[in-house]
Amino acid sequence: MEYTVQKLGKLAGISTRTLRYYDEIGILKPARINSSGYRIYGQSEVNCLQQILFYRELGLSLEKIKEIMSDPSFNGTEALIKHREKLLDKKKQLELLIENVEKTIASSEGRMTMTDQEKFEGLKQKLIDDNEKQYGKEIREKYGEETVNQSNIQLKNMTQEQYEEVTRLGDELRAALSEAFKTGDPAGELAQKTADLHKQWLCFHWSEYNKEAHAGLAQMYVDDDRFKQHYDKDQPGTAEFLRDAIQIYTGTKL
Amino acid sequence: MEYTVQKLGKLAGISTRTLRYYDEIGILKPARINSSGYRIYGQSEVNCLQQILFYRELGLSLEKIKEIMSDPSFNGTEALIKHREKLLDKKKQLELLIENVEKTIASSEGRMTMTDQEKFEGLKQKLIDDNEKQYGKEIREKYGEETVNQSNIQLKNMTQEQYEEVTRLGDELRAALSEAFKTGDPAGELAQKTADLHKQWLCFHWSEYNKEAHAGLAQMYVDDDRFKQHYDKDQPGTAEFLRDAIQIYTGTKL
DNA sequence: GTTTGACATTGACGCAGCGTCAAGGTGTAC
DNA sequence: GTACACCTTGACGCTGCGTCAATGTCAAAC
Repeated sequence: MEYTVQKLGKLAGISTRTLRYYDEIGILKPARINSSGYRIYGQSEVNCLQQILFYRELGLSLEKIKEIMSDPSFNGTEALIKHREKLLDKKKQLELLIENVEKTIASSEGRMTMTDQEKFEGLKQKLIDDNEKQYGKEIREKYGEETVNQSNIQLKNMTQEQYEEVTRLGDELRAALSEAFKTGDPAGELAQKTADLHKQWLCFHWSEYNKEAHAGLAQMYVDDDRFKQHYDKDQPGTAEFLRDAIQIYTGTKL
Repeated sequence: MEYTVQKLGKLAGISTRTLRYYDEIGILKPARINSSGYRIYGQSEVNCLQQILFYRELGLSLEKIKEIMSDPSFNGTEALIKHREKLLDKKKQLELLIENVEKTIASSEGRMTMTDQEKFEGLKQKLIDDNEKQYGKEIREKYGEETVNQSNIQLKNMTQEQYEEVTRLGDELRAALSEAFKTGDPAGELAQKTADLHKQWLCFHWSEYNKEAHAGLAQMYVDDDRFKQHYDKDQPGTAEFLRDAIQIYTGTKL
């Protein structure tokens, strides 16, 4: 069976312009040119076009497709088997994305909440490997033991850099709090700097900051025994001190 | 949680350039600009970006995404439900494509054959509806009864125009054959024109034409009872006449 | 025989969606 | 202080075609 541009275009679902372009860049030349200059495609060109479209579907550039297919060691069947695998990967990712959309629907209806990280699941391409194999592992090896990970803080929201920044900020906060406590003055410069650091640290975990919530959290550090024990561990009275400093910082007394 | 360009980029798996571009075309503006001119994104921008990427995944242009999302009647949840459906469609198409690749593998190993039409299954996007609902139905209503459809001719290879052309050619062939038969001369002008028409008709079904095969087919018209009955239906002896004409035309006597 | 209409051809320009420099300001860590 | 990683705004370039425009071809219809 022989095809003109339009016939082949309709068969394959592409435009004649696309076929002209493929001829131009030398990725798919017609079998022959007839006496009137028309492009005539044959059976092998049909098969070649199919391969090209397979690769295109996988997102490869035409340049690379050309390179691959003109490689003398190119093995059609082998390539197809690889295609199949890649397509199965793509299917998995699509299923992830569908799951994501379903979660987002549930979240928009208030039936559940999503971390920012979860919101982009299935939208990133290859990062899934890197993220989970390399990144995820390293992170867990480095920081896996920290108790803060077991708290209600949603660290999954963060990229590695953010994680490092927030832990650094946490260290700074602890040091500043310890020093400030020694001054005994919750209104003093050091204590107010501590309160500011606490706010910064908090902003990593809260989508919206407001003074009332900040002061409320500070009060909870005193009321909730788990928090109180944590802050008072080295220097008893620290939880109250931090609360006072924050109440002064925010200008909010409950 | 607040994000700078790079942090948001890493979260969503896109480049900072992309975020700048989205700002430039007004599809995703940062929540605010800090004192140094840095773009700062907030929670609602994260959600908005997610929506944008959902739409982008479906292949919409940024222009249309902007249009849709800035529409005051835009309903997020409703859009998500539509997203889900489209993604399921996409998944179906992907499964089709995978099936196609598997078939192609089988075909390359000689375990089966594929029509040209089948080779592009799953690569065309929306045509599946149109083709099967409209086109396929009409065709079948028009030509469904023709016995030629039940023969070994792979009509599925053709687009509608090709189908029409080949049936027209078939009509022409039958008429010419009938007239030529009346002359009684297989070497005559009419008979030779008939043989030529037969060749043309044949070229729609064979990927490669050669005289020997043509003559062989002509012989089969006489030897195979099904074909003989078909051609001799109106004028007995037509099958032999056509064979003789073709043998003269091709210069091949078996 | 010519005219119509659907096909084909080769340019050429344009567009989306960024990638990729360049030249410079910012901010924090050692 | 200085190194370094981040941010900014241009500006140019690239891919993969869409979309004219101007022109030639061919089968069918008048």
